[in-house]
Amino acid sequence: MTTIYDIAKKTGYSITTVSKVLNDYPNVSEKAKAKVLAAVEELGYTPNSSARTLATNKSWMIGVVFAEHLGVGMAHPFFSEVIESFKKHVELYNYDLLFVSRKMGLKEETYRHLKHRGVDGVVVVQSLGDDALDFTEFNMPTVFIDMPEKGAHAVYSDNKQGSTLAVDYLYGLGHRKIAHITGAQTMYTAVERAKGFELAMEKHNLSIPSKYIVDGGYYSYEGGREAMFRLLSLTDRPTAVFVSGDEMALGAIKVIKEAGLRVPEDISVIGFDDIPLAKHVDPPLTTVKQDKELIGHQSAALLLDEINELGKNRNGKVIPVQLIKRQSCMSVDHMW
Amino acid sequence: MTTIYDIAKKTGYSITTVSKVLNDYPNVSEKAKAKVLAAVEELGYTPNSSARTLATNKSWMIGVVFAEHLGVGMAHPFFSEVIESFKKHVELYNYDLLFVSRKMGLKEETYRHLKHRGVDGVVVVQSLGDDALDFTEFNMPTVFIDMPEKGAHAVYSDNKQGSTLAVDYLYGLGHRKIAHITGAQTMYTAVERAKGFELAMEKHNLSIPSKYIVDGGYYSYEGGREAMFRLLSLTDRPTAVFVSGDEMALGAIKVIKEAGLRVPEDISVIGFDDIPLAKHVDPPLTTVKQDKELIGHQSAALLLDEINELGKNRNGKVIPVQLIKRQSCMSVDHMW
DNA sequence: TTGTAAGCGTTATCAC
DNA sequence: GTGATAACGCTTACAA
Repeated sequence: MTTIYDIAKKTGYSITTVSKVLNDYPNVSEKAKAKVLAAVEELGYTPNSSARTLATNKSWMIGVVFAEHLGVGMAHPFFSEVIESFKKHVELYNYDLLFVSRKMGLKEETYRHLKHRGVDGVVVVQSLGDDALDFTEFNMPTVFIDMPEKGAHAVYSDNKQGSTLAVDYLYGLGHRKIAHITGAQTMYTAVERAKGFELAMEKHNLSIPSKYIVDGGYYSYEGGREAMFRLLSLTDRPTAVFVSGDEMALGAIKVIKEAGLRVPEDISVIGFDDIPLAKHVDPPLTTVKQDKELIGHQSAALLLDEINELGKNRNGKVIPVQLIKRQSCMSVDHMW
Repeated sequence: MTTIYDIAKKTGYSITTVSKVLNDYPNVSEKAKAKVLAAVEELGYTPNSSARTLATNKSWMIGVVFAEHLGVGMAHPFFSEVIESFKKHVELYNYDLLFVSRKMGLKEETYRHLKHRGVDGVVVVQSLGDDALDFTEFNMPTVFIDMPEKGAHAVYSDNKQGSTLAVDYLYGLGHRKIAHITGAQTMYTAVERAKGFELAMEKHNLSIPSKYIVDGGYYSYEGGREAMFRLLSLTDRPTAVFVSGDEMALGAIKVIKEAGLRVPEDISVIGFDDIPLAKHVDPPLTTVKQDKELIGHQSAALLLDEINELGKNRNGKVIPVQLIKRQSCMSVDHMW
């Protein structure tokens, strides 16, 4: 490996001068600069980031902690889009992303590992708060995506508003018997969406039979199937279902079809996320769209500010959602 | 930050002994071991990986270079699954994944950056060979996914065989007018699948009108739409279409439907990849499944061997594919 | 404008 | 079993 010593020897300058050239310091002659740069090129010199990190205490890496409970890791259709957007943004500032091993299940172990790696900041992408560990004592710039965390930046969608949008829309279509397939209530997003659902229903003076709220688990296709199955078994079936996640919604639609019913003619379905498939399925899924692009971008901006100590107040940042009307909902007048 | 010096001071031992304990070296007394470990716990000591890397010349990081030409980065439905599988495997051996910035478009710049980071190995996830740079001179353990590269390990599906499976199946269903929507011929996979298609057609003594082969570009939904559109405008339309990628296939199906035709009653469609949506669309897509799990696993194993200098011959490793029969294909007898 | 030398936190060599 | 000490490749006071 070639080092600054090699460059120094080759050019006749000291390593200090070489280093200064490499780091664009002011007081170096043009001549020195030229010679050094030429030597760098000729010898194919590449600075060693470990050495640099050791000396400067700055790694130019951002640690990424990914959701585990969903099992798919970075193949997750929503999170992968968010993190891609995040990556695009931090790349502009020369940061690389370090996806750390999570075989250590414990949060604390993960922190230790991130400290070990000397990352400049951390982005936590998960909707689940495993255990309550106060982040203020983990003294490291951190941003949470998809859930708020005490003492840290966080960026997430306006989940409650999303539910409101969904319910209002269904109400406007004349639906009164509206059910809700929730996500597991251990997840912040799922809780918020459920709350929003109840609030919106209340607003319209609509009662919610307890059987109309059913837990679909961790946003999975299978969970949606099971939940919808239960809903269909009810004697007084809902005419519309607001599902807390798109994949669950697809599972629900599948079950409805299997039961010989149609979407939206017999039952209207509305999802949450707007994953890429949503527009391609049949019928195209009406859903509450989360702005993955913006979530990624905002969380990156927040984290970079924090790293550069420009961080202001560490609050949750709420990203607006939007109702995407496609073909999985229908006015009650036209049903049956 | 607490260092081994702090541990040394606290325990009364030298940093050498501390280091030995930390690295499980043989010649240390049980007593020393216990004291050191206790101090580590008490002080919340975390080793500094940069220092360690500097001293050992081993970073325990694997660099990840991701496809760019598709625009979606790690949100890619196929690649994200492969890399997740890869990650799961290398995690077992304590490696973290470093996703490097690719704003430097040039391959050479990327290499430099990876060298700079001191990664122990590199996995390149892309189906496109940007430019011809010989990897043998980039002296670093590397594995390519989805395309072969001279002088490096590579893991990819048996693309030709996939085409054969598809054509044979369609032939068996009685189809004789079979078209092929290819991927851009700059991609290895696309070329192989196209070759396989031609070979298989030849085998059955089926002629391929030149208009029956149309380029759908980089496997995108839109590309599939456009390609299918051209196919539909033909006076002598095909009864079946083998599409080189699932997303393209979905686009193609969409266009078919928009033209007032049905899949599979009017036209049979078969895709390639088996992305998660494939089973959820309508009709569920018959497709050639790539074993993402195995591709990720194999490439990880190959790379780790190379890193540990157990690397044997650096050849391409071909992963078997499988035809997944769903509902987008139909026997010609039942058509119309 | 340039150079000397200390320091970053480890591991590794070698003597005790 | 244990401990000095050099080395890894770089940045950065401080001097010159």
